[in-house]
Amino acid sequence: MAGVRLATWNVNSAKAREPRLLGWLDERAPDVVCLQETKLSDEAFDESFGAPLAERGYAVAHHGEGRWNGVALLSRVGLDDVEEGLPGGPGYPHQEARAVTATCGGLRVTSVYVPNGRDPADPHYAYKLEWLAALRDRVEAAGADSAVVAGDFNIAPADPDVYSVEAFAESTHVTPPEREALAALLKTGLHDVTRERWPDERVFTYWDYRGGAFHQDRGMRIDLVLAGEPVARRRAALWVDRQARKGTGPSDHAPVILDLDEAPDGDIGPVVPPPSLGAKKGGSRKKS
DNA sequence: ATGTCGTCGATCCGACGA
Repeated sequence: MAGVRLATWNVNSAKAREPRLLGWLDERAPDVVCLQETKLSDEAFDESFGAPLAERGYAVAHHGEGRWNGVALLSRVGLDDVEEGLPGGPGYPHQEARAVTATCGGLRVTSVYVPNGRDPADPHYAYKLEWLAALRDRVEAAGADSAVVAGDFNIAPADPDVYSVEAFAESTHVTPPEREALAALLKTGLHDVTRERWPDERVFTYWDYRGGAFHQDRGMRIDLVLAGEPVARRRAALWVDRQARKGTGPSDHAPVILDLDEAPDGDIGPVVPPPSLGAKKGGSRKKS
């Protein structure tokens, strides 16, 4: 598979973001996009975006419920074996539209919108932890190697991922159980590619609409791209598209964009190595 | 920055969720 640009973006209503979303796709030209909080039914999403996305070459897997939640995958490198939700996962009380998975360009991609949790004392918080455990089980069962799990995790993995530790005392997003649930997910073999790329930098993906938070960079890093080891090794570039958080009518989240180099052992047919590499050791083709 | 934003119900604002 050739190089792939993968992005994740919580759009906070696809309908409200329609002009910006389409403009952003044209500008950044991602091959695979994980969307969250589309806040549309499948029918409404198709009505608004079916034609413009098809025009741009994207296949679409939307999993929505209407007013709340809603996730989608857009891909122009193939979109197969779609799975909606987390099989056997928890509900609140019904299973919500918070995950959609498909195979795109040899990657098993899941777009996730992890429950917010609201407050550590709220039942929604327990639901959040259960949901994360179900996600972990799902990734483990499917195998992490080709996996990309990207989206709004509603968890800041570590203290540097929030603008102020004090401001989040007693709040969700930073509690040890949430971070442990994320750590358990990573332990299946996933890498936090943003932090690996920017180990010591201040990197946020979400800024509250209130109080000029964006311009003061009072944000959090809660939108994550987690990738299996073989995928993470292909990382060529990774950045937060802060441009998309500026201007009129932005989402409160910025997209995260990951560029992957061509897979070293692609399955796109016979690869004839240049003569200089013809005798490279370990070059035998693995079946897949 | 408890001065925002989006959604919906049944309006021309107030609730709720984030």
